[in-house]
Amino acid sequence: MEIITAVRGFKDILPPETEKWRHVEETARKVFGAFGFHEIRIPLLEKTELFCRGIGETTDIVEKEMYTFLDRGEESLTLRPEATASVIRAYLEHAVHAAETVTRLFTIGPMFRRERPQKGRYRQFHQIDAEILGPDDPRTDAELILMLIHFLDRLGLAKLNLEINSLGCLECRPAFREAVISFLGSQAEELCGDCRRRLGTNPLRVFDCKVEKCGEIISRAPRLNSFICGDCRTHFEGVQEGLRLFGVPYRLNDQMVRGLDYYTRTTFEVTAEHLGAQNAVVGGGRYDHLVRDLGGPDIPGIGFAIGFERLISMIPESGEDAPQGPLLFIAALGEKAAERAFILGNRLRMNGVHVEMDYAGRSLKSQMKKADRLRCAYALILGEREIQDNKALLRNMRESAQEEVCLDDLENTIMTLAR
RNA sequence: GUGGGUGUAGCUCAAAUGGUCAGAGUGCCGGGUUGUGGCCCCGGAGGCUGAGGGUUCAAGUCCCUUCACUCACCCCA
Repeated sequence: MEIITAVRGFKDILPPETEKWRHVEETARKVFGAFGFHEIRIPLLEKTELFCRGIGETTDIVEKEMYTFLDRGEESLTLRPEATASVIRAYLEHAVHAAETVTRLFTIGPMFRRERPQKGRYRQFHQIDAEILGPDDPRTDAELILMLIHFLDRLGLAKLNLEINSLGCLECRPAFREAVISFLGSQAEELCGDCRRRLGTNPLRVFDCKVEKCGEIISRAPRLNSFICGDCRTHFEGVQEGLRLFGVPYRLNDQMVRGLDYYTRTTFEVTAEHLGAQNAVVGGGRYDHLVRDLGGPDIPGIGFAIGFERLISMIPESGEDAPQGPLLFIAALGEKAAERAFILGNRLRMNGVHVEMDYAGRSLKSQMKKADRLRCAYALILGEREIQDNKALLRNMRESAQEEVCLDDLENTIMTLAR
């Protein structure tokens, strides 16, 4: 009979990989906590409508990448493709905005998008998501980015590029957009097929086309810089000033367009080399009208999403790759000894000591070999002879030295070692 | 959705032009003094060579189909 395999694009994360995951999560909790963020846990499933309104009907995500189904043939539900919409839904549903003016939330969990898998891209992938709702002061933007960069630093990540841009606001962006459309429309024949299509769907996206000829054309296209309004310009300068204050290196990229419709003003991206084609590790930006678009008051917000898998793949292999082994292996010889080992070992475990044992009744040699393979610090040899003398042999595996210990205070002896 | 690449033991990989080709290393289990690990030596288990069909006296090796994985496009974390 054939075994059942995981669904395409859905990955198992096995030990010791899970240790890395935990390390990243713990670092995030620590760093984000210091910046005043609290964790929120939100459902994986939402009403489809939430994402249509939140992310934008014409985005690729909504148009073709969502896992959507009818629940009992009645209500359309969708596995979340991103977290921001859900966070805001919860924020509004629980009227958090009524209780406080600034809300900082983060969440870590799986997202689902039905794309063709490739390096760094999976159908179930994980994001670390942080959102600040309430303030629109540029220092908020800078602070969020600062936290992000600090977090990446703490993980020992190098060779990362931070790029920032401002997309303008509802006042100034439309004019820019129109200018781009008419400019590109005038030479549509020169553009690649994809870009001709983009012209109708998301014209700004032509800016990051990889085809050479498109790049040439776009380099002559109008720039947001000449359309951006005074407020947006001031805001963006404020963000940069904040980053400079902390010496955060960044690169201005006025061709950076993000894929979600809701972004306004500040957008940013962290990319890394050697990640393959999917080189974006973090994407984020300001969304000053998303809360309103989802039916709430006009509260501005900003946030980012870190691609967990992409992040993990860059974490340097830690020097001490050999993780700490168990403190003790109990090698028992004979039925009576096995019984004592069973009791002692589990008592120690309940005291928080990592103990390993083997009930298969193997030879001492094979049990010692096991202790060694597991990298146990100590081995306790418990045989008929020892039990008779009310003793056991405690062997220090690293120093290859052993001593007799009395069975009566064995537990205390081991507990001492544990400290 | 569209292209390219790859599919042989748990893992990493060998098997010239189709003909003892089903192997190695590693891992796992056991043994090498009577109750003591690491190094070394020996042995064992484990593969219907992704699946199905075809060509041939003969197919991991050629052809077709299919599935899976993978990389890239699209798009994004």
